[in-house]
Amino acid sequence: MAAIVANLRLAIELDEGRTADLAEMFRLLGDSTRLAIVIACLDGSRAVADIAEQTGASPSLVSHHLRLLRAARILRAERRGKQVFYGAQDDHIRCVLSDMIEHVAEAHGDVS
Amino acid sequence: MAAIVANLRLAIELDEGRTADLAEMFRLLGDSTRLAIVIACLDGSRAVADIAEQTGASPSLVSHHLRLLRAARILRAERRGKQVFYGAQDDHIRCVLSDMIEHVAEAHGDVS
DNA sequence: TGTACATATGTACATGCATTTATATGATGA
DNA sequence: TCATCATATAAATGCATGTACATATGTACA
Repeated sequence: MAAIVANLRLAIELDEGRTADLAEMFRLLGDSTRLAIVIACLDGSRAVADIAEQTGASPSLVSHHLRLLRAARILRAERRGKQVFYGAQDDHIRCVLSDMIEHVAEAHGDVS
Repeated sequence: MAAIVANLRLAIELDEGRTADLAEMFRLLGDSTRLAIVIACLDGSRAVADIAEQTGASPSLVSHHLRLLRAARILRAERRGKQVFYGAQDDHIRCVLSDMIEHVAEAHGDVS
């Protein structure tokens, strides 16, 4: 991924509003609990209770975060009977995460 | 970018520590002022005063944020005389940003 | 060495926000 | 409709952190 855009020079010009929107997205990913929830939803849809179990957070807290993530269009919801399944809204989120994972891995001195 | 990894299924498994590190990265980008600072440094190195002027934040505040961004290896610093120039640490940050910009653009109903 | 400029650091405060607890809504099956 | 399960919402609280203000460090040049 990174090699594709190696030495890229991004001249990003954003007005205040867009910058705030961008920051809001990152802010939502910037909490461990919420990030774990997002990661749990990346490979297919998961029910709220499953997410709660996997992340170790209470269903109430998970639901609370899911509302924010859905509002930001990071995740999307689909109801099946009593359960509601959450999955990634699109592939941008996956890209963002994989790039950031690479970044952190390099920061830790791991070979990429 | 997105097309390259379309329909990608990322099965990410991260221990708590790694998830916390990832979240910390996103948290740093999740503040409007700090994000504007990062964006200002994406296309080449900029001096602190320049960043302050461009973002409208005080030099002191900019310096505060720069310390965090440098510690997280999001930006790197280089001294030239009295001034210190800050630039992007690597291309992962650029990828992360461009992907997130696309995501937000689509969320706003813009044509990609 | 002394002054001016550029950047960094220390401290304190006020706001934001993640979390918990409790309660409510919605769906299924008897 | 009633009971039960799954999820969602509401209110309260305690901690984290962005910011401002004051001060310190570092660099260059006279």
